Amino acid sequence: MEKAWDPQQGERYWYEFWESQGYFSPSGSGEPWCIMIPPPNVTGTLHMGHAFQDTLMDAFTRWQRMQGRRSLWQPGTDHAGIATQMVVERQLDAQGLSRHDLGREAFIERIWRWKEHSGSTITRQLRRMGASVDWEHERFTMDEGLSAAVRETFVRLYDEGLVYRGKRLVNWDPVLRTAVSDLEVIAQEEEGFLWRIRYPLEEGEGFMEVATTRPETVPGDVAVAVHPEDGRYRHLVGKNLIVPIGGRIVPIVADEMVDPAFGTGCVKITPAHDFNDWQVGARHALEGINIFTPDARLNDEVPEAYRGLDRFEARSKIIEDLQARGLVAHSEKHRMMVPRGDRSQAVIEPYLTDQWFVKTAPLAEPAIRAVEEGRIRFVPDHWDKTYFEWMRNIDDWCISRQIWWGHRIPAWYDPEGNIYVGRSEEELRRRLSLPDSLPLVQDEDVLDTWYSSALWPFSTLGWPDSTERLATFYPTTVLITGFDIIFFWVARMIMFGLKFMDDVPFHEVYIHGLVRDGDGNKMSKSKGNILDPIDLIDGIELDDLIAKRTTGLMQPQLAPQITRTTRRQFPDGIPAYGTDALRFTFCSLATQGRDIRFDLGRIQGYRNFCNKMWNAARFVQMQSDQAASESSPDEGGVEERWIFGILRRTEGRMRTAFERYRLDLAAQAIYDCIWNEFCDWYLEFAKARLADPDTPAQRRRAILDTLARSLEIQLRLAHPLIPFITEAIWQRIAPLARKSGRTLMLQPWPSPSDEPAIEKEDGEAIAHVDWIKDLILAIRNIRGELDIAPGQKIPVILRNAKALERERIAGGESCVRTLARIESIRFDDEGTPTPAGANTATALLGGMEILVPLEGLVNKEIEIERLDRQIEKLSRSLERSTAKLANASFLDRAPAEVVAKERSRVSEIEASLDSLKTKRDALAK
RNA sequence: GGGUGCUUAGCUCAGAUGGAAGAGCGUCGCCCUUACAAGGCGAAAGUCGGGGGUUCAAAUCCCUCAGCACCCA
Repeated sequence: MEKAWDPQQGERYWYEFWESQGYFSPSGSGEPWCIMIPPPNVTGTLHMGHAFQDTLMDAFTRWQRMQGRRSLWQPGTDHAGIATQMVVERQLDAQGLSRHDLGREAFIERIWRWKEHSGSTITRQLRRMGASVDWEHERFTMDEGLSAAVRETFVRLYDEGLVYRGKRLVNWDPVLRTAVSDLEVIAQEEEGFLWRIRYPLEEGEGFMEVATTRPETVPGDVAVAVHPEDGRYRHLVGKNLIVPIGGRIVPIVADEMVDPAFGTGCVKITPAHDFNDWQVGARHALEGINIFTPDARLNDEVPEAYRGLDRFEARSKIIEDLQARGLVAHSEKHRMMVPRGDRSQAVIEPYLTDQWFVKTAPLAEPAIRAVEEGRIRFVPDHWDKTYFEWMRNIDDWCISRQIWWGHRIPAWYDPEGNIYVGRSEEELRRRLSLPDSLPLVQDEDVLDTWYSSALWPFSTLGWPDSTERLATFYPTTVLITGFDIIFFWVARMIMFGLKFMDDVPFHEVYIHGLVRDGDGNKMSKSKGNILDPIDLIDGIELDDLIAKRTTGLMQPQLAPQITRTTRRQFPDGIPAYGTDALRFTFCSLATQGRDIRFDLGRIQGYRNFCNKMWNAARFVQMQSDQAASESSPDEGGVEERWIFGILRRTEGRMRTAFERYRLDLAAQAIYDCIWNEFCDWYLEFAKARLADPDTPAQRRRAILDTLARSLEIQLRLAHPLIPFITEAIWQRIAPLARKSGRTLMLQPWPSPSDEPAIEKEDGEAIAHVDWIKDLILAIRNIRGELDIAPGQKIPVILRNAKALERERIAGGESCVRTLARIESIRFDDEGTPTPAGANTATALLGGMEILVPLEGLVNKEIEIERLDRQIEKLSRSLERSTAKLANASFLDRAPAEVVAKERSRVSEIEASLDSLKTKRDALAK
């Protein structure tokens, strides 16, 4: 084997091997297991969140596949309507063109070309991550099959009255000039102003002061509202006011919605431009007046002086004019929530337009029940509260978008404006026997991307056709996703799955945290703190990283700040860590929390772990090279039984962890096993045995055999998390462990029931080796504390050793001698007894004393201090335990074994203290 | 305003069903001992956010306060 594992080469090689052999396709006759990839944007790139999520999905998929389940990880991408269209429009813009210059068909053609060009980026990156997805069945939301599913569901929902078209207030993005859904609007606190504007009373003298943050909508006012209980204004309700811009006469109405404590307690009502006002308008039979154009300029409904002004220009001009007329009573700074489009960042306007909606209430009801009844389970389970909270307050879903890239709404209009919804124009004409002479025009709008994503769990499997894949893999097993899209995606899949498949789309939803940078900040291009997972795998120079983070910024003035931060966080750039190290890091970070901080210390540690594993394998292979490994190995000794017991325990810990979606615990278990048990102890025991000329040939063979077999089991245990390096090692080690097969990824994941080596955990062997380890640790502790040079071998005297302990030492002397660097072991009762007051360092192991003569080694002051520390520690424990035993109700109520344990603890501590104090006093003389 | 989380060693985090606090990284000391210096050996380090309660026993269950984060309006 090479001196070090080369991830760059090895990972490519093994991935191509797996893929070309078709190992990623579902196979076998086991119970089906299926997971859907949350489809990323087809023209996007893989970010840390994807890489994290894909690692988790891959680990679970590989684990299930190795356990013999017929496993499908379904890959694909979505068309990301608005995002993708924006990118291509920006490209056009650079050439001084708009999409309207090209026309709809040519523009869409152009987006398809862009998709072909950039669409492979994300799938290439997925391959680098080692994703074992079924590439042969990769899907795209705009594929013909998936588009057919979109049309089919739309028609069915329409026929049932669950899809409707209506003129309603929607969230309007005036930059993109399209409606967006509630979820695509991000409300954030911003600095603004609160003005008090005087509205003159129609009759008589006087004004009402109306507080508003949006004076530009004054021309659209149709009323002023006060709280019905508000004594200040009660006498005015029913009278009229003159709107100070435009001069419309409007009534004063009383409505509960008004908060009397806010502003002046008088609220202007503009139903066409505010969601609350819309409801007030409805309650008081007030018609809304739209005063905006689609790009949020003032339209012809307002006085001529303001027409064509942008909404913010209009705001300034209106305030200016009102001030000039003495109608602005007051203005103050005011922090308020401003809604912005998550794509365009434009301030969103409530805007009155014709849109298509999904009526959600009837769909939500069964979706809520599915979770209540446990047919779908959230992990961690508290996420169901978030889900319920949203589902029980759900609004109708606006699904039409005024863009061109997406699934065109399958609705047609005749010249009279009648609506026909169908799978195609031909189907409609045929079904409804419409004459050819009747001209039909298809709706211009397309559907929200999430509409097609909501069908993903069954549309990718072939629906509406009844395919074998659909029958096999629906409902899918688990969905793995971030909490940020519970509403966007998870809830909608559940609703549509139940509606069209009459069954849940998945049984479990594992919600993972969000990856943040080392300082806990969300990673985003605009913050300049993004990391490309591929750069962690392949490494990147500092200058390249800075360039990557500072090019194409929306706010170029942030570049110097980003450069500084990047230099601070990555002074030397990023070394190449390899995919396995990155994957193992992600798994370790997959705790139950919501935030996951990514820092390089972690990945470096796990890169080292991979290296450790590689070198352990090298050692195993080098040993085996020396002695041609014959078959029929012997039983092996206690260390052999011990390491298999450790493997058994690790298998159990990992299995439980996988079952509970706790990859952090799975990672910890295998790390602990490989490094802290196998490498630190078993390999060292093996070395000592093999170096001992007294070790019989049979035992040697057993050791060599155990090295290979136990390593091979660990490779299988670890493979779901770190597939590349385990495969590379397995290919070399498997023959030594008498295993054959073309790939590790299709080997069975170890299970006690069909793996004789780990069938049971040998408790006796574990107790035995634990004792030997403690003995070695105790001696090492003395060596370390007393600064005895590692090269210096020391004599050890054991006093009060029991028969079992003597036996254990006799059996493992070569191990103890080598690992503790001992020159000789002598029992106190052999030859000259060592006096109690001798100049020795002492450690206790149960009732046995371990003595190291100090002559010529160190001064005894250090040993005295060391003993004092131990005495103090033990005394504290003794106090606590005796206090406990002095408590009558403890003796009375605590379980007998707890009391017994406490008693034996006390007697042990007392004995230890006694012996340590004697030693200490003797030394101090 | 409504909801959901979080607070454990210097840092990042584990601690199913309550019985004497763990890991990784970092820190300190000693070592190139032929698998590995991306390493080995040893060590130090926490009144588990504050207060109260339940219990023989609380990091763990309940209440309360404080701080932080996120979601919805």
